[in-house]
Amino acid sequence: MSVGIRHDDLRRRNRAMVIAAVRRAGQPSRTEIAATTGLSHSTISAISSDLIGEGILAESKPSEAGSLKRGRPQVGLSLNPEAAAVMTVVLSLNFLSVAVIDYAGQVISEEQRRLDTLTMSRDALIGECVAIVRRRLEDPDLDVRSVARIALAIQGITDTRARAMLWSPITPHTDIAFADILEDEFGIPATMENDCNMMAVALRWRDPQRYRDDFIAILLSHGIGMGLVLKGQLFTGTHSSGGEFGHMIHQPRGALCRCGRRGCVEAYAGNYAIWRNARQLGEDTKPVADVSDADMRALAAAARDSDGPEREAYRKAGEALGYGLGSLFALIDPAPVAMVGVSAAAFDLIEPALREAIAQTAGGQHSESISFDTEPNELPLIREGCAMRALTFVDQEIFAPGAQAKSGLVRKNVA
Amino acid sequence: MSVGIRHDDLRRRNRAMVIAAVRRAGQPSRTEIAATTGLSHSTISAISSDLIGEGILAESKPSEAGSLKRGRPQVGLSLNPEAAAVMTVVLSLNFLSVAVIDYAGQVISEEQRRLDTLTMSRDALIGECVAIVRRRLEDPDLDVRSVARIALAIQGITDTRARAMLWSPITPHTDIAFADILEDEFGIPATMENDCNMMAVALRWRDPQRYRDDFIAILLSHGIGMGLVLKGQLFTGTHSSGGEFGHMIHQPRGALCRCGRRGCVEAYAGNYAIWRNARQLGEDTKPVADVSDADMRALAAAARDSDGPEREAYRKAGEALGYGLGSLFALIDPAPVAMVGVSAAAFDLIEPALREAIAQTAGGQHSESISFDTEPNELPLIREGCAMRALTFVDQEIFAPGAQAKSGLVRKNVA
DNA sequence: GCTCTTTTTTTCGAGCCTCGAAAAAACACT
DNA sequence: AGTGTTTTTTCGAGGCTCGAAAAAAAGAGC
Repeated sequence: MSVGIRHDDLRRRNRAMVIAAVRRAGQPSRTEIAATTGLSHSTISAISSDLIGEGILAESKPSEAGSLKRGRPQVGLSLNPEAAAVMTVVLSLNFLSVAVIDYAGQVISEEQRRLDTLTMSRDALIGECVAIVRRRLEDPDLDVRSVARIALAIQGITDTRARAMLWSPITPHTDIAFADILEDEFGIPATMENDCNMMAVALRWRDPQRYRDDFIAILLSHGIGMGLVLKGQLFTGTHSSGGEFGHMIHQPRGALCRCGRRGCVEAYAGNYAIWRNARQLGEDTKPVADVSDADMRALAAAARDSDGPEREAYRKAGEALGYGLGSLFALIDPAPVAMVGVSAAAFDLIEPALREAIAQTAGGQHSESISFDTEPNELPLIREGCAMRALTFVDQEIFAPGAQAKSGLVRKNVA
Repeated sequence: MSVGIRHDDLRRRNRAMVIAAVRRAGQPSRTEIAATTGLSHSTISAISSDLIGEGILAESKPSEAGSLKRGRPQVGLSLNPEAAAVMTVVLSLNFLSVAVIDYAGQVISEEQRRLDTLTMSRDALIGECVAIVRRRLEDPDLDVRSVARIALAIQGITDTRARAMLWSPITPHTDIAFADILEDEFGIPATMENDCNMMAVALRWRDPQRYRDDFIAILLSHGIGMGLVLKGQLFTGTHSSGGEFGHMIHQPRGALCRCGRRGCVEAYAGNYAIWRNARQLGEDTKPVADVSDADMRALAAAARDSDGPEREAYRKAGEALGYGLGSLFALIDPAPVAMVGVSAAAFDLIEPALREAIAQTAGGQHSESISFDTEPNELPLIREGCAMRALTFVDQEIFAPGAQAKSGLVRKNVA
């Protein structure tokens, strides 16, 4: 049962609101913040004065030299980069990438590493993650104590509480509580996020115009993933990260999927599926472990070149994605879509069949109004999403804490 | 951008919280309310004193005679039935049903009527609805001015703003703004809801134990509908009522659906589809307009009797529902399901194939843990859901109004 | 029947918070 | 230098919730 609003919640929430407004707008004046939040000037003045005193916000110089307006010039408020830092850890197939990001969102330091995730032991995988985080934390240039939050992202399924990876295609091991492991190791709050959800978060920050309240990010990679934002909120399953678009059933008793089941969308549209169809290997053929990006680009080139099995493979991928989206749209109504990942670069080959399929579905009623955007490179998106997720946490939980947490961390940053 | 919390919002929200607590608990004492809302005893005391003064709540006698506890006995707070009334209008195939319900949720008066919705003109359909509402409002036993809200429910698609029916299988006409029409006619705020969503709302009130945060209500009737509650919230599409489970694609290029497309779940599991398969009419056969409940029961009896085409028809229905649910569960994770409607009485025939299909899907991982409940009679559920929806509106918007609305209606009820 | 104990509810002052109005600040324009 | 404009701060008023204490309303014990 939802809980009443206490008197102290009021300040807490409005503090969070002000911080959020600054993070969104960059350098808003107090007047602007008052306008967007609907709070009075006096309130904003009081809160921002607090926040500046605590070192969370800073006044920035009049910014635009070209402020030819009369009257007292606005003073921009900005996030104090030194107020805190966060760390992002992105774990993908054979690749581990870490970055430290300051409170204003700038990358301070980063490190990347190839590893053989598919064959590593559970402990080795965990060990690599812990080690790379430790190296970044021990970087002499960095004030360790200022790292307030770690966000991990991984391909696969995570739990709703954002504590653990439940299953991932990049490793045979399951149920690894990465968040707890890192928290125990470093004493820094951590969360474990799904990669596609982070893509969606990042898109929302990158282009709030297009990706505002309702949109879909689909990862077209070895597997098919989805991040979904509905009514301005990241959509997750009730127990897991959910949104397993790639494992909706396209064709009952159909092609063999990497997950061991049959007829999933992914079994037609994942890289391995496109590759399998392009090679005319038959739908029962066991999915290959990996197809290199170069191979996929060659496949796309061949498909563009002539109307052979490669083109047909992309057509099948488009059809599966189209019917899948159609079913999804039946549930949530159509929304803008961002196609991310290697195969997004081949979206020209996918789109015709996709649109044709979607037009056969209930969600396709306004199929022409459904717009697609492509972004071939998923990694930067995932990293950005993690960073924003971690920073938002700091904004809300550390700099606008509930009563119980109020004493500790904030004080430290004041000093 | 989400808006800051004003000082006056505080009282408003906490008032709403107290009313909600009373509506949920029935006759809670002030102490109980303090416990569930997390607010202090003083606050609850102040708010409930206000609410009693305004005639919204009433103190009820010590209730349980068997209160053998020491100490000052608790005073139960209950909703004052006379504080307001609401009206529900349920429009289904060939049937119109209206009820007036007091603030405590008891039915005061009702009226039902058969009509030929499929062949009626647009104006006649609207006219019937307006007329039946007028008759109830003019009932001499009823204080008209006390009806504070009308909730309509209809089979089909409504818009998110709950103003209009966009499309419905019960009439060839589309885009009828029932909510606006009734508001203009009677000056009473009205909303237009989807029937299956109201079923879900009702289930939540009926059995909050089982149907709490995440569950699915599926209507197995001539068509297939769904109401979905996720994270305690009714799930709707971004533009429409959404949740068109029946029109997810089960089989690309498959059986002809009532909606004109092919391969929808409904085209295998709707009454007309079961009937069509039982008669071995072929998947291209145009769906019949209606199958009587008696015919469906006869079909089910025949299927139970011998392993003929009837049983196979139910098997196909189960398979379509299973794969559909599997795809849904891939997105939202498994949740308890309530099967409602005539064919829910034949769920024994549907369940085996359904479970088998669901086990083939990603969502079926824990297929044994997915539990089904059946309820053959949808109408009472829909009515109940409408009533609760309307009453909740009164609770929130009228008895705990935002600043702008505060003057009017509340005062009236004070007097 | 009276007092003690227990539990619920109300009362009261303190402490915050937001708000509106007015004042102060900071600049452009003339 | 003075005036006008816009932003920001200040200040007192009014509300709200909270904790502590008081009041109320029983049952328990003698």
